[in-house]
Amino acid sequence: MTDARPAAGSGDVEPLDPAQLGTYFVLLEAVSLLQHQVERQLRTEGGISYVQFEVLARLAHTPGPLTMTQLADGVVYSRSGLTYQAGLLEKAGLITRGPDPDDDRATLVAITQDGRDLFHRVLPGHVQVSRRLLFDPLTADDVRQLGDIMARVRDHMRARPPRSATPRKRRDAT
Amino acid sequence: MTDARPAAGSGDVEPLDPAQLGTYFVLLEAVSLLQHQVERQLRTEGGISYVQFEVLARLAHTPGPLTMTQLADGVVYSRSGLTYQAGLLEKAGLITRGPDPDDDRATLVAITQDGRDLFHRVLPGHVQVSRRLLFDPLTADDVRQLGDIMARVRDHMRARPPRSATPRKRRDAT
DNA sequence: TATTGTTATACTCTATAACTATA
DNA sequence: TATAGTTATAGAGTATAACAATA
Repeated sequence: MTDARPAAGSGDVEPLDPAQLGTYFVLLEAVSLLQHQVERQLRTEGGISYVQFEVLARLAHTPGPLTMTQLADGVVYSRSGLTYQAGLLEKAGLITRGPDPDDDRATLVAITQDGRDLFHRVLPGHVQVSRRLLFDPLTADDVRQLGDIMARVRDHMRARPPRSATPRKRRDAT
Repeated sequence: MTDARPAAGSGDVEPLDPAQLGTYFVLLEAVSLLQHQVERQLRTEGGISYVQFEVLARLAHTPGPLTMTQLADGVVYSRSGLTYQAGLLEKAGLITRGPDPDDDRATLVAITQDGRDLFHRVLPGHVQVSRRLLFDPLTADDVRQLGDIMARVRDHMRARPPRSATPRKRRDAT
């Protein structure tokens, strides 16, 4: 709750039709419920947040190490936010950070054996929660359709440039 | 990153099949991207967070006022978290809190005209963002299916008791 | 005794801007 | 000049537990 300026050029926008509106709200609501439970499970069983789980998952499923920027874009994070999380994970011994031989500016992040162990220790409970909450009420067909639909949405959104780096200069935003 | 106990009774869990796993991750990823953009729009145009928007939306679409607990359950929040948010919204003049004639313990929350105004001022931009990011790549059929699927998931999750109140006593969780 | 709501507290997370170093 | 990453900072959000009042 900060300023509240007049809505930037939103004079006449076609409203969403009822189907769209309903879909929109139920999607966010359901995912919110899911996220809460997932967070709880990860915290309880592994002492990590979902973001940290995501970082570990990404590193565990990648042949080699990743740079901070690659990781930040993947996880949808600001770079400084990832630096913070990477600091925690490194301190916990779950990842390591080292120099990139190809680019002296970059930092390569790799998962440690402890990181892999934790990931695999937490995964079954994670799977259980998602199955119980998300997949139980769905048919195999639903799952396919849902995956297909969200993949298209994801690709559509990813088509726009990521925002891991803050724009250097902002054009005068009058 | 706190304790990290042994995973509670997760010895052998059937893994998710590839379709499920893919659906799961792409769902969370896409929604995460969407949430980020929505947050940004609401913050920029209305100076409110998505949670605050949700509270206003709920109150705007309800005939009468709601109690704090009803609101907390709807928004998937802890009660103390809602108290905090309600404090902000009240200070901003967007809602009011008053006694409940039927139950002297309860607090009734109502939206003010300023609250309605803000809600409707922010809504068009909100609709624009969700259309551009979520609905553009989808057919009308996709939207129906997605809504139908997520409604089933939501109802399934809502069937379990909400956790707005912290359980008083926890049974010895050996 | 259970429930509603608030408060106090402590902590996690996140983004912004400034900065260093390399390309 | 642009990019990779870190740091400092400052604020927002969240949950837990303890508490008071009512059912």
